[in-house]
Formats: sequence, C-alpha cells, structure tokens
Amino acid sequence: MITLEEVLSPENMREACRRVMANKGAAGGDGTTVRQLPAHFERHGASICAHIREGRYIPAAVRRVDIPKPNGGTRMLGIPTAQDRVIQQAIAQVLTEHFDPTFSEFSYGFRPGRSVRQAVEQAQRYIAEGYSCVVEMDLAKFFDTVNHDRLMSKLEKHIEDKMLLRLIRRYLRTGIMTEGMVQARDEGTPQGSPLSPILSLIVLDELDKYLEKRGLRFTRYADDNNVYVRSRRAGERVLENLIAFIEGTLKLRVNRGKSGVFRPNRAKFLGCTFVGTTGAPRAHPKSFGRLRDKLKDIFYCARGTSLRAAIARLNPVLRGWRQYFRRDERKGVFEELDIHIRRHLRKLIGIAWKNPRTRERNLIRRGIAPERAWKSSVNGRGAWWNSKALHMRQAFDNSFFKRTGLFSVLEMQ
DNA sequence: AACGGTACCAC
RNA sequence: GUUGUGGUACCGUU
Ligand SMILES: Nc1ncnc2c1ncn2[C@H]1C[C@H](O)[C@@H](COP(=O)(O)OP(=O)(O)OP(=O)(O)O)O1
Ligand SMILES: [Mg+2]
Repeated sequence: MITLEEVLSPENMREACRRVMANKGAAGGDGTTVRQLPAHFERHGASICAHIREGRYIPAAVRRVDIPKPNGGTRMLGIPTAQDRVIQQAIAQVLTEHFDPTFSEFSYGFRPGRSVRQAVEQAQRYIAEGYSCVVEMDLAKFFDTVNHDRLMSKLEKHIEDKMLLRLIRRYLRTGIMTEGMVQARDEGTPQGSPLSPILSLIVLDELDKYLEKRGLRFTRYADDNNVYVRSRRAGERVLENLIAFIEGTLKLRVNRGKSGVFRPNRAKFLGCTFVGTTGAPRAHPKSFGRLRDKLKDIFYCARGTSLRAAIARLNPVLRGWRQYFRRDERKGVFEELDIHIRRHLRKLIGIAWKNPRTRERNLIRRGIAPERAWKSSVNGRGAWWNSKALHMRQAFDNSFFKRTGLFSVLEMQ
C-alpha cells in the first residue's frame, strides 16, 4: 500500500528535508536556499501539506540550467525549488521502498545498495562465460523523453491513492523557467529532480522484463544497457529487435551514435573497457584523459601558490580516481599517472622558485595570457632552470611523497 | 555504533 | 554559476 499519508508523515518529511539540506544544492526559481528550509517549513509546512492533501498543490516551475556534457553537447538540468525538492524526495523515498525490491537483479543504476562495480562485474562474468560480443545501447535524451501517459498508467497499477497520483502527474507537468519565461512540458522528467531517477527505473523495468523473457544476458545502468551474446550475427539481430521495442512500444529514442555491436575490448561501459577472454575491466582511455585534464587544471591554478596548497587539492582527486579504478589490475595506468604528476610538480616548483606571482601579474597586465606567459618563460629558461630541473628529478623520490603528504597513486592498500 | 563534512566515479 | 539518484573513499565530532 502506497499512500499520500506515508509520504507526508513527519518522519518521512524530516528525512527528506535532511537529505535536501545535506546536498547543499543551489536554489530553485524562487531563490529559497536549502539553508532556509527549516524556517521555511516551520512557517509554511502545514499549509503546503494541506494543499497537497486537498489536491490543490501546484509545484513551481523548474529553473533551467544548461551544463556541458563530457563528449560535447549540453545537458539541460531542471532545478526545482528547495521546497519541491523536499516533497519530491519524500515521494521518492516511499516509491523506492515499494518498487525497488521488484526490479531486475541486473539493473544497477540509481538503486540503493547497488554499484557501478557490480554492474561491471556482471559484464565481466558474461565475457568470461564466453559471451564475447556486446550489444551496447544508450537512449537519446532519456529523462527528457519519458512518456507521461505510459509512466502514469504503470503507476496506477500499483498506487490506489488518487491524490498521490495527481501530485506525481503535476510534478511531471511542471513548467521549465528560462530567463523569466515559463515553458509548458508534455514529456520527460527533469534532470535534477529527486523523483526522476526512481521514475526512470519504473519506466525501464519493462525493458528488463522484455530481456528476461527472452533469456538474454544483460547488465543495465540507467539508460546504459549491455546485452551479451556469442556472435556478432546474434548481436545485430538483438539490437534490431531492441530498437524496435524501445522506440515502438516504450516510446523512447535510441541514441544510435552510442549504440552498436562490439567486441568487449572496443566497448565502453561505465568508464571501462574489457580485455581478454576473462574480460578484465580497465579504465577507458577517455576516463584517463579526463583525469589528466583535471590534473593539468589543478597544477595550473596552483601556480604562484604554495606547494602545500597544490597538494591539498591534488590528494582527494588522486584518491578518488584510484579507488574507482583500483580493480584495474595492470600497474601501467598508475605508473603513467605517477610520471605525469612528477612532471607537473617539476614545472610547478620551477615556477614557484624562479618567479613569484608579481612577475606573472606583470605579464598579464602587459596583455600576455598566462598560458603564453608560461610558454615563453619555458623557452627562455636557460642554464639556471636546467640545473634546477635536474635537481628536481632527484628530489621526487618516494620520501618526497612522505614528507609532503602527497598521495601517491602507486602505493597500494 | 551514530552523526557531520570533503572528494571521486557512474548515469 | 551546476541539479539529482546511487556507489565508494577519506577526514572530523560524541
Ligand atoms: N549530472 C546529471 N544530473 C542529473 N541527471 C543526470 C546527470 N547525468 C545523467 N543524468 C540522467 C539524466 C539522463 O537523461 C540519464 C542518462 O544519461 P546520459 O545517457 O548521459 O544522457 P542523456 O540520455 O540525457 O543524453 P544522450 O542523448 O547524450 O545519451 O541520466
Ligand atoms: Mg543517454
């Protein structure tokens, strides 16, 4: 039994409010910040709940923010007001409690107690069993294309409470605010709403049912779905049927650019590729490239500041990356990364010693961009710098990492 | 054990 | 300025 009262219960609402505040997200269209939430609900909580119970509550339009995607293109976020985030979170908690146990064991994304790691391990298992072709499938603009009527009729099968259904439908229909103008919405669920992930799981549950009925081996993380088969021919056939099912009956669109039949070592699933007949997962080159860019950025920003400050920024990044890719058992990645870091350190210290930030400021004032300024200083470094560089190479031994507290990507466990 | 914070990754 | 779900790691308070 899923009821509105369960959603609005004090414990559930308190937990929802706590979660939204812990996220420390930005304000929605009304400008109310998450810090103001306790006071806000103190004042308006009772009347908000009354409105919801009477079915008269209208959610505020979401604030539109466009952010860049890693591979180019933009992601349109829809940021609800802090108040609506609390209410949606409260609904999401109740829906998850009821629906999550009914979902497929091969669906891993957005689900409590399930991880990317498990999804990747499942892929590896299939490869090791000899399913050496993977049908990769990704949906185009997934959240933005969720069909309201299909979703609502699915919910109606499990929820009797008419007021709760009405509230969810209203959340689906909330407008999008772009520079003061409110735009109506008739499909999709906002990227940025706490409710969206669980709704998307309910939508794609049908896909899992479809795959299971056909006895196919799959592992799915949100809209990123892999089916493992023994031959390319079988893969082509599966992909064709899959596209027909998704576009025909689920009324979603397949992203053909990210879909296809591949050998595991050409595939990209959750930042990994797979090698050999055991399907050992490895960091995909693209993920490694992104880390390099980030390191470059940190070292660039650290110029003119202390080494200590650079290390403080660096450590969490290195820790995080290594823990995610620690199941990449070849040491090569981390050694390459280590060399990268040492090279950057050398440069950083070279600059820190040679030119205090006053020199850089002068260069900027003269209209030379910092990037160019650095290049010219490298070219004109001369014998003094070269002897320093040699010194540096010797300086970054293992004890350097110990002395400075810099996290070493090479140290295991 | 609980609670609080930071960071990384996936989508 | 950038939201959300989920996972992980680290640090802190009693
Ligand atoms: N940063 C994020 N914030 C909120 N929701 C996200 C975020 N990243 C991904 N999602 C959700 C919404 C997406 O529709 C869904 C699938 O992600 P993804 O496949 O990367 O994008 P997409 O399906 O919207 O566009 P594309 O056509 O590029 O695949 O996961
Ligand atoms: Mg997609």
